[in-house]
Amino acid sequence: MPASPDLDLDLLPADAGTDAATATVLPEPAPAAHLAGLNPEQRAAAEHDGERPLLIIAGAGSGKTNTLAHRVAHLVLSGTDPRRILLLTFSRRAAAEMGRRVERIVDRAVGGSGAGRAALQWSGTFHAIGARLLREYAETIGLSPAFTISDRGDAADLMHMVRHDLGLSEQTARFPRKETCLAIYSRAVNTQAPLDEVLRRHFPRYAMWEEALRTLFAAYVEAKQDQQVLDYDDLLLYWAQALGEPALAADMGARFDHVLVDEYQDTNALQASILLALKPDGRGLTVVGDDAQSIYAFRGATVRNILDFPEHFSPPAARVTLERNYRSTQPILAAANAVIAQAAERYSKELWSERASAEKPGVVVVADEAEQARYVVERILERREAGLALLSQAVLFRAADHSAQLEIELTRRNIPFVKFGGLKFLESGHVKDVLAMLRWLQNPRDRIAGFRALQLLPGFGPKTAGRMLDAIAVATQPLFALESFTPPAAAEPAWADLLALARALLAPASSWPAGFEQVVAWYLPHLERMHDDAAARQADLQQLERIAATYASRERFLTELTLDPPDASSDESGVPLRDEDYLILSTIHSAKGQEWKAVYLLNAVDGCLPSDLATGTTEEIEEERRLLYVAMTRARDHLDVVVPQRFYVHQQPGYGDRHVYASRTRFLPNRVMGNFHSRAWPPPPPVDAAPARSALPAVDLAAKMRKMWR
DNA sequence: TCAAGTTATTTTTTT
DNA sequence: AATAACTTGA
Repeated sequence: MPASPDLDLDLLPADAGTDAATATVLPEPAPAAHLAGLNPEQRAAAEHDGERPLLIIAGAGSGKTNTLAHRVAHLVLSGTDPRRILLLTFSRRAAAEMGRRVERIVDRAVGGSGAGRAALQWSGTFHAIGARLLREYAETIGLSPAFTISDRGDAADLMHMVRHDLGLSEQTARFPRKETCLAIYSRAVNTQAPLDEVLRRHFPRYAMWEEALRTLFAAYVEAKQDQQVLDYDDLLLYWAQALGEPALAADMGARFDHVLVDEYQDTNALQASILLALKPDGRGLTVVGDDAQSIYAFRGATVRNILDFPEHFSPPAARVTLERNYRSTQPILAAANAVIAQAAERYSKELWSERASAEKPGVVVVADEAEQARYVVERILERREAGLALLSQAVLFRAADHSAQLEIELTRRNIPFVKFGGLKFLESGHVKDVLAMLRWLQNPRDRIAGFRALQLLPGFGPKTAGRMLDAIAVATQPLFALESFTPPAAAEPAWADLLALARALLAPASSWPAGFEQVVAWYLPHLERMHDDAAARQADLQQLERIAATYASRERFLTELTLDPPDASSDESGVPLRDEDYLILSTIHSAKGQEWKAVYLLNAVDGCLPSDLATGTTEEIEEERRLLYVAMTRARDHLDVVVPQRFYVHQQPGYGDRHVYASRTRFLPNRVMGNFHSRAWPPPPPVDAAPARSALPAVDLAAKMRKMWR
């Protein structure tokens, strides 16, 4: 690696990177066959030697995944041991997709021998890789190798328990709820910021609780350690702390010749510290991202990670910018560029495309959400008639519940769909109930699971459940403790059923997934007692049963579900088969990295996008703008932005539903509207279309009403 | 004393 | 819709 004469070039805004990258590529020999499909910038990224760290600024649709996959494949084909490549992705889906692509490229290059199969053993999210490494190094860092990972709900329940034990529940003023406590804790951990600063900046209304929260968090950390439980944040935190030990850092870092990170704009301070500890000199380090697509600041991500990356190293990281978009038509791109050009901060690149089209993206004004659902369904069917499969169309929205009306309409019209994001499947009460019982019977000393499971019995409240769990904690055999426990009189009938279930599942001979069915059978009467909509909830349990049956054992099911939960739900007709055609509904967040030929964006209205809940600070509003940009750039050929004018507001203080009028999102001001084809739907009817009513008989309704009370 | 029922409050996006 | 604070009832 020669000392870098282009150092100051690299410190310029990223557009300088294109020149630098192009320049390095110009006097180039014939490329390797497996890289022949790449453009010069992409090839430069794929072939970069790795002596110097590499930053790839990759605009939406610029072939980012493809480039990264080619880089990995190129490394493997140039002799790097695939087991010594670490690929950190943002989601499990992205990791799987990357794995498939690398495999395909490698296989094609070596003549389809299946050699690609061996590629990428270390590919996954920061959290998943962290979990794997921590388990491996558990002994060294004083963790039990059998630690369990608690999901958000479990973590919140534990927080609740600790809070209760500390007596913080009996405060005069309002203490933050358990989810909020966890959110505050999580933010402090992930941004590595002091508590008072986190409170001041993001939770000002709870600033008065700083001391109490500090005590709570200390107790929460102890409780997790007592139970050998790690939450999501711990997977990063323990990993980062382990890397703080130079010997461990050297050992872990030496396992990997190359570390590649996708979606780097959405990583947080903790993740950046992990990366820099693994590869302090940046050798073999590649990060890919797009500052214009940073949409996870709410979870502690900071765009500074990607902006500051080059200067972390000496010499600074090489930079390649991908600005050519292969995805969208030129009019769609022009509209997206116009939207992002309004951003307060200037972004470094302007995407361009050679895909000409006469069709501008549409902005469609409809009366309300019901009309919006009808419009979208009409258009989807129209396009399917024209040969566009449902699978190449998607409906995107800001928040998961925005699609409720559409889901009803789709079900009514028998259109199959799968919904991504915001999924409450594992978070819905009934699913959590069943899983709690299953987990408790798997490990009767699991207080969180037991606490929830026991309170399903009528007559069992927090106190009785606590006493039961105390009895199990000191017993040699959990089953003995259960059998010798005297429940409150009110719980007698339910208690016998529970004992029968416990005997069946605590037995060594308990089989899988039969055990799951037994728990559901036990639960159904309780479900019906507690919920009016038992039938719908039972359908969820059947789906969970199908999922459970795909796991080899109860242990595997319970441990793997936390890090690898099912990430999609569908209408009650069940999960569509793999070869069936179905429509995708997705939150914008979950749509990251994906593309469809036709995209429909719902509720492009102030209050929904930007969300009313995210208009507190300029940064929040800017992030919402980038969300719109991300949504728009998912579209290849057709883009419809729908603007319902009226919203029905439910469950407002006072009686009855009101409606409010909404206006087009502030991110589509008049000066960008030239990039759109704006229209109303349905088209206004002809004026002379007064319906003829004279044929109907007259009815005195008023008289009927009066008669009702006499 | 504890469970169950009632009322007010909160409500996004995800590993 | 779910949670937390509060009230009632056994």
